[in-house]
Amino acid sequence: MWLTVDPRSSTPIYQQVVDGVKSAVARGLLPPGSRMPSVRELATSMTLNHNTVAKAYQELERAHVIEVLRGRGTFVAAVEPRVDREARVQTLKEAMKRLMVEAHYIPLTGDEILRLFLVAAQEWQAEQGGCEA
Amino acid sequence: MWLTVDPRSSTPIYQQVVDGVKSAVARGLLPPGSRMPSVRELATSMTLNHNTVAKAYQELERAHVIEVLRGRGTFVAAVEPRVDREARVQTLKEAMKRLMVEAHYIPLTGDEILRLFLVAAQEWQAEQGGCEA
DNA sequence: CATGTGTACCATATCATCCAGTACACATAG
DNA sequence: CTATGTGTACTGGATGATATGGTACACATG
Repeated sequence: MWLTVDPRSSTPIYQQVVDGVKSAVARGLLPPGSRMPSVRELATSMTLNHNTVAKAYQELERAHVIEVLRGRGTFVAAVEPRVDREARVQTLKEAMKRLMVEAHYIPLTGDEILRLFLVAAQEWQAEQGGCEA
Repeated sequence: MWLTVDPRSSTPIYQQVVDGVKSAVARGLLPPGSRMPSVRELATSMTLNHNTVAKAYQELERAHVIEVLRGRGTFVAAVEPRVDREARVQTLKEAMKRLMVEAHYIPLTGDEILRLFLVAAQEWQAEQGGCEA
């Protein structure tokens, strides 16, 4: 399955669903245009409440990861640049700086941080299902 | 001030204090051995409850960012490698991969991600107060 | 029509967070 | 000794997020 949820985790279940779907889509496991399982279907298969899954789907729609067609179902949306691209780049850069703080306490040097980042990028690339971008 | 807290943020106040102190220490604004403001002092200056600040201090002590001396005060600890170093490196790498997912939705190419990371590292370096590591 | 969609409610329970107040054990200065 | 300033440990209460269960509605389709 392309989604796993840990009910004992401190991160909310609906957030785990959001992250899991985002990751699966980014890896090509759920190609654009493909059909998502229905709210109740995913809820019963994961032993969750349909409201919890619905909340995750709503957040995924706000993030333009999926598209909802009333009465028909939800589908994986195509990734396309948005108007707030520059702001999101800035947010990502801030997140990177937060990682620098964490790295400081391991501790890692600047070179080691960069090297680790390259390894992470390489592994991330390898975990892709060999699917086109 | 080396600490700012946004009460309207979704991230808990005590967590913001933890992150703020971590960042300030990593930047050299609070050098190792220097005295931290007391729980009640920081609480009144930030218009917080002393229990909230105390919770942040306890978390910072668990993370070995500060050292607590009963009845004397809290002081900034020296950064030294720990036994769980490898596990923390792994955690950091996982966090980096999560950033790759976010970057996918901007969208950014692999080269752009790396370039942004280098810029973030450079800016982080520049924001250091010119203090020794 | 029946069925399967997403969605909107209601109510309830649990947990984290935050604040307020009080109190205790400790170290230090007077 | 007392007084003060530390961190810490309680209690209690308020608030919000989270998660569940149940019901119901509007929509699209066969």
